[in-house]
Amino acid sequence: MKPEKIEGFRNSLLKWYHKHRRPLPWRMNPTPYRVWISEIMLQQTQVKSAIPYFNRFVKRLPDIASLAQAPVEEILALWSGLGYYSRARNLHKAARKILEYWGGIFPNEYKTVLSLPGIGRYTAGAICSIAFNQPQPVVDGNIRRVIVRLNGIRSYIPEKYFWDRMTEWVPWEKASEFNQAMMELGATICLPAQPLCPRCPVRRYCLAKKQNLQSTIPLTKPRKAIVKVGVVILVIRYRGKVLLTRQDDSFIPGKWGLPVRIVPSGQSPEETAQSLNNKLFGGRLPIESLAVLKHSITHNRISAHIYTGNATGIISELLEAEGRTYWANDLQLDGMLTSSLFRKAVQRCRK
DNA sequence: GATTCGTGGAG
DNA sequence: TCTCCAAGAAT
Repeated sequence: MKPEKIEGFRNSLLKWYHKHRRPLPWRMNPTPYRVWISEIMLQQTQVKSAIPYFNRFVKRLPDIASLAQAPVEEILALWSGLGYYSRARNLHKAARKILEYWGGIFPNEYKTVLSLPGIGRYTAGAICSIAFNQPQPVVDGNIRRVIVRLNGIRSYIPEKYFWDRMTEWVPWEKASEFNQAMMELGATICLPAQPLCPRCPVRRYCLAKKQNLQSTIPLTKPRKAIVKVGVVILVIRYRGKVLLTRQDDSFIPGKWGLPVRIVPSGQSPEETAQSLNNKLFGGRLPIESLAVLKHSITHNRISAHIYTGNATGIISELLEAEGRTYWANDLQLDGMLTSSLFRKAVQRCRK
């Protein structure tokens, strides 16, 4: 966009925003604390999903002090169902840090905000602009889509481009409203599919609209093909502990994992389970099919067939002599198992 | 820069 | 049922 057009663009956008913005709960009484909580909840999470969580959260934990002093279990319980649970743990860590270093007053310096756990470039900019009205740029999924359409960009461009545009465009006086307006436009008008161009307040600035390329911009990434994979996972217990093995070249992340084997094409999960049983226990450990879990890791779509069994003393000695296995207790499991698929499998067996 | 982390909405 | 993707951060 040419520099002389930026002012008109801002005015059209802000005027539209004042009239059409959604009355979201964090927009009334936008204290730094409420803006912070909302921005963390909204990371990779749709507004509609976050609303009931936000209301419940701020009702139970209305300020930094109550958040800092609450047990992390309670925070996780309030978060349960939202996903990305490290967000909840980082929220707790950050609250304690704010209480310790700044007496429970939310810091208003960008670099300080950025240093808090769970807060990256986007969220720091969002808090500083929305809560403190500082002219900090923000770039999220909505804004990327709006920018590539406005500028009619039909190729992949570096992330820096978006941040440079927002840095140019964000007004000194009305950063809070401008940033929210850009996101609101992407969320309600400049939709990924079938954007509502006739209702767009800035359509006259839009190159994609001018060239009728709204449906081909943004360029969709050439995603890796989805691969369907069947795996067999063993949950073997002995005296309350669970058998882990070293993960050498599994596509499942982590150094340690549950015994696992991919089901080769043409073989049934049952046969794979038996052959894994043969390898590990000489086929002498009775195992039982428990469940099938669905899970995705990047482009792999996994059907995990869970088998359970109880080891005997002799088998456990045999395995320990081999040195590539470990009996983990419940407390160790979470730390040792990187993959949530494995944690799900163990969790499922507790039921 | 590429991966991983969850869950649900919407077409 | 299947796919894409959502107010990203951490590594």
